[in-house]
This record gives sequence, structure tokens and C-alpha cells, in this order.
Amino acid sequence: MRLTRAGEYGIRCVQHLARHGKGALVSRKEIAVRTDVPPHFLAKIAQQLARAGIIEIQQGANGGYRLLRDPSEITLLAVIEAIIGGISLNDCVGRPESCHNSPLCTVHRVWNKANRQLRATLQEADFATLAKEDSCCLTPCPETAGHNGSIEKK
Amino acid sequence: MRLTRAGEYGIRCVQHLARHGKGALVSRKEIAVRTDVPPHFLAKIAQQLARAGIIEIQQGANGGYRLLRDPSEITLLAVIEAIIGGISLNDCVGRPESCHNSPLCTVHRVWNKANRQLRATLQEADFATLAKEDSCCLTPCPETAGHNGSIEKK
DNA sequence: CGATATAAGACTAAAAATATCTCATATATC
DNA sequence: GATATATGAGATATTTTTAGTCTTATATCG
Repeated sequence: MRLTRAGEYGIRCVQHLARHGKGALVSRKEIAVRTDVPPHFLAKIAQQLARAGIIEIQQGANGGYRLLRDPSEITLLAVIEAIIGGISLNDCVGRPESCHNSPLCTVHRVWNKANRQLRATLQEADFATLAKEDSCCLTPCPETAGHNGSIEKK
Repeated sequence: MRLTRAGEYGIRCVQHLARHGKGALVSRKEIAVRTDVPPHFLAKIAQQLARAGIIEIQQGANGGYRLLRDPSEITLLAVIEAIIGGISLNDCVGRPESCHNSPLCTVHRVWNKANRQLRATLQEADFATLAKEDSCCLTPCPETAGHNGSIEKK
């Protein structure tokens, strides 16, 4: 239950473009190198971002990608859904007919709630804010300074 | 980014056991049939639930599984983490060293937040409450009544 | 003991994720 | 216009994960 690598790469790509601002042309090669993404894989991801109206692709010599919207108008959610499709934590969220029980079942409702929350959190995060907080955080932030308690790996 | 089928099956299994209450012995076969889970697959899932201290397995003739705790003390989170391991929405949540940027990066922080929320929501849901609300919902609940009102058939 | 039921892990099959390759198309520059 | 450069888009290959099955061993009841 985690973000695929394609999704992660998509975020990196937009993040890098956001640094150059809306409309600035950046070559695929530069993005690939700077964000550590295989160039051919990046091409495929870029196609999906383009279809979603997030970036524009310019072919030909000195081609590349550019953001179509201001970073403040691009959310994590938009990028992720452009690449991995709609978020659904459990199958029964996206396709109620797959539910073994009734779609009214309480477990189903918990998943729906979790899904809503997740989408809301990802929608709150736009790339302008992300970039701004990033620079403020070259020294550690209060929020991340003292923990990482709750998450445990087996 | 979704619950695996093993996780889904684990929930069904505990849900069914919860109907019989803590300590009641239910055969694997019955559970498999009633929850629509392949029996051999159920066996594997049960082993994980047993290791996590959620159920106890009784071998031999007339064997089966029983809940070790009261349904009110078993959460969705516990069952899911018993089966699929710790929840981490993005790789960088579970393994900060996998982060291309600094683990202090703002994207990372958004994922951490989302992950915390998700775990909290799944922890709030215990199987006693789930069962109770279920029966109350044989007639439509306020929350779900909005769209169709009648029990739907597939 | 013999019938029945699960244990545990090996094994197979299928699906998804990840990455690469190839040929086609677009553009700048000469 | 020719050529070099850069991306497009789909096909293909590889790897990993998920899902499910099978086999041999072990436990319990009667």
C-alpha cells in the first residue's frame, strides 16, 4: 500500500520544473539527471503529466518540458492521480461491486473515510508551498526534529 | 496504492470470528466458505494473525481458529499490519534513506502526515463497533442513505 | 490406531511495476 | 532542404509482488 515509483518520479519531475517556474523550458535530460530518474521512464511519465494538463512537451532540438500552471496551482494529488490513476486504498473503495459484503458495510465506510482524508491531505499540498517550506527547512524543522516514533517496519 | 487481497481476507476472517465472540472455536473450512476465501490461503493468513496474537489456532480433528481478544480490542490497523506489515504510503516514509532529497524535504513531511492520519483512522475502527454499526445498517444509515436508500443487488 | 483438521513451507501462476528499445515525429541550425 | 538533435508512443523485456496451490508433517479426537 504505497506510492509506486512512477508516482514518486512524477513528483520529482514537477518539483524540479517548479523550481524553474511556470512556462520555463527544461530538457528531459536535465530533469532526468537532476532528479535521478531513468530518461526513458521519465518520458513515459511526462506523457501522462501532459495528458493531465500539468506540463507541456516540446519536441525537437532543444526541446523539453514546461509547466502549464503556476506551482501554487499544482497539488501532490493532481500529480499522483495523473500517474497512478485514482487513489483507492482498498479495491472496494474504487469498485463497490467487488465488496464481498454489502457496499453499506462498516469496513467499507472506514476505507472510504481513510481515502477521503488521504486525498484531502495530498490536495492541500501545492508545489509552491512545498518549495517555500523546503528552503526554510535547510535547517531542521520543529515538526521533524524530534521523532519518527510511530512508524514501524517489520 | 491499495490494500492487498491478503489484508482484505484477514479482515473478513477476523470479522467472521468476531461474530462468534472471543474464544469461540470456528473451523477454517467454515470461515473460508462464509467469507469466500481460498482455504489454503486462509491458512497462511491465519498463521500471521496467530503470530500477531490476534487469534489462536487449534490443530487436530475439530480444530479451527478462535479470537484471543475481545472484538472491541482488535482494530483494523492491527489486523492489517499483522498481515501486510507496517503501513507506509511511500517508500520514503518507511525508509528515509531511500529519499532522493533530504528526509527533511517537505514532500516527505506530507507523506508522513498522510501516513499518520491513515493509521489513526484504521486504529479507531475496532471490530465490536464495526459489527454493531453493521446491524444498525441493515436499514440505510444517515451517512449512506443519500444516494439510493434501498439495498442494492449485484 | 485411523480419520480428520491444521502447520509450514515449497512451489507455481498471474499480475503489476520497472525499465529499456525501436521506430516515428518534430524542430533548430546550417 | 538536409542533418543533427530531442522527444513521442508503443512494444518488449525484466524483475518483483501478489495470489493461490500442493505436499509432507503434525496434532487431536474417538
